[in-house]
Amino acid sequence: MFTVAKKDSKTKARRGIIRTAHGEVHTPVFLPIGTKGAIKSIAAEELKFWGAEMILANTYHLWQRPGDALIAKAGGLHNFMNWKGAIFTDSGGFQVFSLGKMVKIADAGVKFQSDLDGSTHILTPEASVQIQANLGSDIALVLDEFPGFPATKKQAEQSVKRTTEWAKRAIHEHRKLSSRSIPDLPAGQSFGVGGIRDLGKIPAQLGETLSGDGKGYAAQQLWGITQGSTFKDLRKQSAEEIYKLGFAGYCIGGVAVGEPSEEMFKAIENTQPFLEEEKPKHLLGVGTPEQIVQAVALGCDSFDCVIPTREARHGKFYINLKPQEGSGYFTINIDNEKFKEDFIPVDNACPCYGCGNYTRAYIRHLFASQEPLGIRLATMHNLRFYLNLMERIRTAIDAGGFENLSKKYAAKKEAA
RNA sequence: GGGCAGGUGGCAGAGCGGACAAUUGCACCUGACUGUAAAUCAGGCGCCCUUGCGGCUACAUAGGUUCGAAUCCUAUCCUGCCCA
Repeated sequence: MFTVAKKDSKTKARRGIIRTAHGEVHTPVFLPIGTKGAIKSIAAEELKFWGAEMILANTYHLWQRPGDALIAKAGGLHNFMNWKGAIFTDSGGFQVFSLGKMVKIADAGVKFQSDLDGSTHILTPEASVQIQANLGSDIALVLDEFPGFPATKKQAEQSVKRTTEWAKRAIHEHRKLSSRSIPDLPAGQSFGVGGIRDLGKIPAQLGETLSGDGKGYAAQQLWGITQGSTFKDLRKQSAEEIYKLGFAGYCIGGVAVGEPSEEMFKAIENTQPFLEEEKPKHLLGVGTPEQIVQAVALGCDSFDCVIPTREARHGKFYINLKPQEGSGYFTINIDNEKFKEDFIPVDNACPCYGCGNYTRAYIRHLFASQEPLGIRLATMHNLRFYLNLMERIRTAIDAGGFENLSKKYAAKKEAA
């Protein structure tokens, strides 16, 4: 399911390939976020065209609407949203954290008050796995729980304990589902080549089951999540506990929740060494370009973050510095007055649609006028910036120049 | 010509003797967003400065009453509606 293709000699950075039923995912990789089954303002085909190989969608949101049963009827989330690449689904664990007081946590699971209609729902580790099976994602995550920052040791201990218990229950449920009969295979379609058959070659590994996606069935991987907040011993403990359960991949969670960046990197360093070397490691919810580069250096293989898409909607554009300007990148807020009569592209070296066709002045006007096109152009631009960043990272690792690249992104530049 | 209502910061529109440099919305300026309750949120928005329970100038214009006026009185100008 995952192979390491090349290791950097000076850092823990590496190239790898995650094999899924929906194609190979070349790491280090960035997953654009499509929480509700859509990358806001972007069509799936566009994203694929730009080279994205895997996206992230959210169990909680899709469960609430339109419901996983409906998505299963549609032939799985890939089919429903016409995304040909791989899908990584978050378990709903983050909503336990972000929805705050609308949520009650108990050992059994999490009680949510729906943000849609106020009704009460209970999400358990088992339900999360079931929903993700219905969604048919390629990679499913276990339900986890974590405190914000700062957290007391007691809270962090509780979170580690609960996350491990929930991980065991998720695995148990995932195994049960893997042995069920597969219903509703669309007429005229067969098991995908490389799906079921591949399963035979892969040791009956924990965390792999069958999943429907309407175009053939293949293994859905279940990945574990580690917690531990800012406590070194708890990070290690959580990593070891989750590692022992034997997942197809691992997520480092509970980071970028308000802690200083250095704390996050410490958490990675206190976690990564205790996870299986030959398994993919995902850093949940991270981050800025420089954080991603640094995390790659610490052995992280995949990332997801709302930054490029959300900030795009808020008018922030990411721009690489030109070689003659130094290295790294900077950002601009397109709504700034100084761009009012700036009749040049956001970045004339950028291959994105907006940079090829429109000026800063025009895009600023679109934002000022609340024309949806502005948001769309910004989202396209930032996603391409992030995808390009990952491409550069991969190329650099291949060429043995990763350390050099990582220095370039040591910090965000304050230019304009 | 007569009657009535009204003129407040870029706009709309509160306030109707002191706690008003003046509620609020819009516009405008700036910032923040990290497994998306987020096309959201926060701050600023008369001028000056050593940024302070600071100074100055302001609620159509000019006077007046008052310890004190955007708020009361008088006149003037202007706007809207109604009657001739």
